[in-house]
Amino acid sequence: MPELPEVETIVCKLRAVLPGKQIAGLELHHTKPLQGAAESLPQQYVVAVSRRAKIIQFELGATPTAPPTAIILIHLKMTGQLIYQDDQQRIGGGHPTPDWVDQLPSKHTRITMTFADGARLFFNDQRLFGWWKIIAATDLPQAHAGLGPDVTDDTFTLPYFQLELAKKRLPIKVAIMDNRIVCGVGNIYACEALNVARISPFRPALSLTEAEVTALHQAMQQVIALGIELGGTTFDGKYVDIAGLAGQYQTVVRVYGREGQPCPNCGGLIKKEKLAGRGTYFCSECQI
DNA sequence: TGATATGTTATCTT
DNA sequence: CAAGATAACATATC
Repeated sequence: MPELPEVETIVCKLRAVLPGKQIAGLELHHTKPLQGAAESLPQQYVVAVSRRAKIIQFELGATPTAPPTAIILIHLKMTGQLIYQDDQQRIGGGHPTPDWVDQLPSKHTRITMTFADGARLFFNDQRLFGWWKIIAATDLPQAHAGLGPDVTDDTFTLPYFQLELAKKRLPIKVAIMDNRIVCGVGNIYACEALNVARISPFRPALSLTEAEVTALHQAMQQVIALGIELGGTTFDGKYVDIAGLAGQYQTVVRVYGREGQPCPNCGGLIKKEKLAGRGTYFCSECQI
C-alpha cells in the first residue's frame, strides 16, 4: 500500500517513540521477510529512525547516543504495516486492514519486535512482499546503490530531471515511477502529478517540452508534499477515522480512483486505462 | 470466476 | 544490447 507520504508519516510517528528504546528481541512468525542476523539485535538501542526512498531505517547502537553500527531496513511493499503498541497507545500505519484495530499479533503478523520496557512493534503483511534487512551501518551506501534522488530531496533538481527524461522514450508515467530516475513517486501520486501538470501519462518522456518538464517537476514535489502534510492516503472507508493510523489525502485526490468523474482542472471526463500493468487515471480533455 | 490492488524486480520478447 | 512488455512474488476483496 504505502507510497512515500505514508512511509514518511510512519517514520515521523515512530521517530517520536522509538529512539532511546532498547531492543529485547525479535519474534519471527514467518521466516520469509527477514534477512540478516536477528541474534545481533538484543541489547541494541534505537539511535534514530530515518527513511530513504520508501525504505524505513532503524539505526541501532550500543548506547542510546552511540553512532549507529547496524541498521534495520524495512520495506512495506503493497500490504505492509508497522504498528507500535505500548500500554498507552497504538500508532503506526500502512495498508489499512482489520489488523489496525484487532488484537496483535494477528494471522498477518510476520515479525514482532519487543523492547526492554515492554513496548512492541508489529510488522504485518498480508501478501509477504515486504521485508526487513539487518545490515552493518557501513553497508548502507551499498543498500542504496542504484536509487535516484528522493523526490523530497534537494538533489532532485530540475536540470537533473530534464537530463534524465531527455534520454528516455518510456511513457512519462513509467519514467517518474522508476526509482533509478527519482524515488518516492508511486502509482497514486504519479497520476495526481500528471493531472496537475496537464500531461498525458502515455507521452514519451523525451517528448516533453522544457515548460512541461518544469511543470511536472513542480507538480511531483507539490503532490508529495501535500500527501505528507495530510498523513498519506487511506483508501478504505472503514478506517479513515482511526487516529494515529489513517491519512487524509484521499479527501483531496484529483484523479486516482475517480473514473467517470469530472477533472478538477477543466471538468473533462476522467478515464482509466492500463499502463505498464497499473491502473492509470487521467483527464481525457486537458492531459495532452 | 475473474479482475484488481498504494511495489519492485526478474524474465521474456522484440 | 536495449527497450518495452509481461510475469512473478502471495493474499484478500469486490
